[in-house]
Amino acid sequence: MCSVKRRDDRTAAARIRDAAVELFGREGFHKATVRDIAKDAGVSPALVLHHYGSKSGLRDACDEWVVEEFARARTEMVESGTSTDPFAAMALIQGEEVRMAYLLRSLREGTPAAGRLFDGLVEHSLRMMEQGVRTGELRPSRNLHDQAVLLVAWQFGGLLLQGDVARAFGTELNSREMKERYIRAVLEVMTHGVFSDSRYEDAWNELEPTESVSEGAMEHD
Amino acid sequence: MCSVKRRDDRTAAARIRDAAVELFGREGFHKATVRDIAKDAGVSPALVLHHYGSKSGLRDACDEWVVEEFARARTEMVESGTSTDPFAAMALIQGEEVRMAYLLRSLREGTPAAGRLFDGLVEHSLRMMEQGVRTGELRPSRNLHDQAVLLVAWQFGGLLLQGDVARAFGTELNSREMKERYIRAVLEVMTHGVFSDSRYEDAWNELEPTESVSEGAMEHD
DNA sequence: GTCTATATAATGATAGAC
DNA sequence: GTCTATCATTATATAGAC
Repeated sequence: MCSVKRRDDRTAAARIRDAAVELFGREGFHKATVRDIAKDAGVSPALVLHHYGSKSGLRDACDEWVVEEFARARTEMVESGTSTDPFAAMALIQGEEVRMAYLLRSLREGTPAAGRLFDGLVEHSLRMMEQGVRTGELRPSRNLHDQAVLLVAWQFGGLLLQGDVARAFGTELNSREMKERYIRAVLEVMTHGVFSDSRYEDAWNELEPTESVSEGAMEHD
Repeated sequence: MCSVKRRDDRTAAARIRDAAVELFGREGFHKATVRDIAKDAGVSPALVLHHYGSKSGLRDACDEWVVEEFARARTEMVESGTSTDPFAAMALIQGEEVRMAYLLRSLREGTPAAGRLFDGLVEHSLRMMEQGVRTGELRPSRNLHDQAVLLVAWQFGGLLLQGDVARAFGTELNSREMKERYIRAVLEVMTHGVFSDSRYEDAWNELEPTESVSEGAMEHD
């Protein structure tokens, strides 16, 4: 806003992609127009199509870019110090607000790229949880893979609905109080569960008559 | 498809609304066009706008209708046999596939109506959970209200991401196997939690230095 | 109440100069 | 590579007849 034309190392194509990631994330694919993206990138609408062929092509480029960035962050995390906290996996996608917004929007819109991210995070969480079980920090599960899927879905669900959570809490979105109360609630449930007697344990046994999965069924490619 | 013109008790306005609920839910607000809605309702596009003023007005009418229907179902459930299972609250919004699709789409698109539904379900769940605690089926929580918010968000999150869950499970969406495995995973986490030692209990105590909430803070209107 | 036009506006995409 | 037109399509919304 301070100056229309500012020094920028990025090529026009990169500026367009970055502007698109931000606008797609904030407004959604449909509402974000090629004109708006061009304006934010400081180029003409025609150049957007020239570089990416079509609006759809631009989205594909954004998908690829964001997926790559997340994969890079995940690799870095694994190679550096490793935590076995199943929620630490979420830390790697926090912080980068713009990419995060893009990811959440993609998840809402159900794009293939979001699916790949989801799958990747499940795999990553599963590996960390396996290690957590080995070190004794986590309870062994009858099906660790399914549990990883569930936890990732819940974490993303909480992120997708954070506006509703904030409102129900009566706090500002992303305020310190909201985060604290959310973490407290998560911690409590994840430590104790919510059921107090063996009634649901019985229900469980009824559901699982014969087969016993110990290490997590990995039959999906 | 079997016959273009069929006997139908509903007024044209009602047919339009029903068609809109279905199309908004299936395609989203943007992608579902007035023309398509009119076609499905068996009327002209102009009549749609005549009755509801604008496409937005039509959405408002759909919101009101769907919210009303869910409220009615919830009231019926409370007045009949009452379960204290915190997940039984979700049962009342299952089954009605079309309205459910509309609700999930509204949640994805972040409409105010979805927010009202969310809040209503939190209140309802909280009441059931309070009863569950009294009867001893549920563990007492340090903040039952926040826990209710979390559980509703997670349940909705799982619903929102059921496509990803099915894929990660390697099952068909809505297949019997998928539902069973999902329920098993939920039951396990909700019964035992996932953490095995007191490390996170300590983290909890650090987070909560002085205040102690026992019955759930209800400071939100 | 319901229809057949039609107005109006916005959008993705193209052509062709520089 | 980048721009200025411009096209073609599609959308919501309106006017006015029946």
